[in-house]
Amino acid sequence: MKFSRQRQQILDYVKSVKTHPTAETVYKKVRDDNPNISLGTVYRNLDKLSEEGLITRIKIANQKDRFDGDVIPHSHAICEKCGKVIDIYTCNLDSIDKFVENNIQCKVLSHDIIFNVICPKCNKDGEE
Amino acid sequence: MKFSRQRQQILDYVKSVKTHPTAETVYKKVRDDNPNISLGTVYRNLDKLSEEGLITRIKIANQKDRFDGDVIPHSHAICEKCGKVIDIYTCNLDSIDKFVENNIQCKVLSHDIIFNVICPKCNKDGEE
DNA sequence: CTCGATGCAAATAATTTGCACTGAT
DNA sequence: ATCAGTGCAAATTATTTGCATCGAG
Repeated sequence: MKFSRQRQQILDYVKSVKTHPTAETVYKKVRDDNPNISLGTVYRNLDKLSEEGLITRIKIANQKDRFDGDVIPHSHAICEKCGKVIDIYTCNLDSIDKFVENNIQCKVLSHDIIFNVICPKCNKDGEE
Repeated sequence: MKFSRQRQQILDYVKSVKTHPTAETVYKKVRDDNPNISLGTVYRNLDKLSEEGLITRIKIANQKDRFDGDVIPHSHAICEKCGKVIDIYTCNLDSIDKFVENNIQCKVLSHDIIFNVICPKCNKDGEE
């Protein structure tokens, strides 16, 4: 894979943050360094980089896709109040895939799971 | 809630099938009985009926939403080859919500999980 | 040098919305 | 009679694509 200046900037940015940015956010941030970059290029690169396994795409139903520089397998929770995405590393769901395989006689390739939560901060705010 | 002719037709159709139709499919089917119904009305009613808990919305990342007349809590698998949606009734994930609550100190409201599978039929076809 | 990558703008896909009218309660 | 619901068309949102040009290997 060629590493154009744009591709490198996009990869560096996604790898440098823990905020799970959307394509639009990546675009705005990379534009600080490279004002000529186009949104189409950002989309094409985020596609390519996640296909190649250098970053992870987080697909959340009815929301913009987000991207994660962390490629270690893990799940995500999203706060329904503030929208923050929270990493969940310790929840191993492999056994559930096995269960489903036996249950519906299907080969399970993967699963997409998102936990809809209220984060500690928003929970506290709600109590006031 | 008022039950207009359109709302009743949409509800009846979704309740009558096990195919997890999209809004567009519902629109096409209901139009057989009521050629004047509009797509906007179908979207508005599917929204309303799922908010009211009379039907279930199935949110699949990067795909059209689907709707399920079955309101008993259950999960779904989607075949990556033929796109068929398969119901999974016996897989209880409540304990996982509890696990996540303890793990990230969040209140877990719900989760959205989709299993990406190859269904038995497509698996067989692939072997030929 | 070559072909994959880019910038730009237009296109697409799914869904939502404004508005005047209609019909269920 | 009222106001939620409707049909229609235009708007919106997120993303993708065509095309001429550019630049990394």
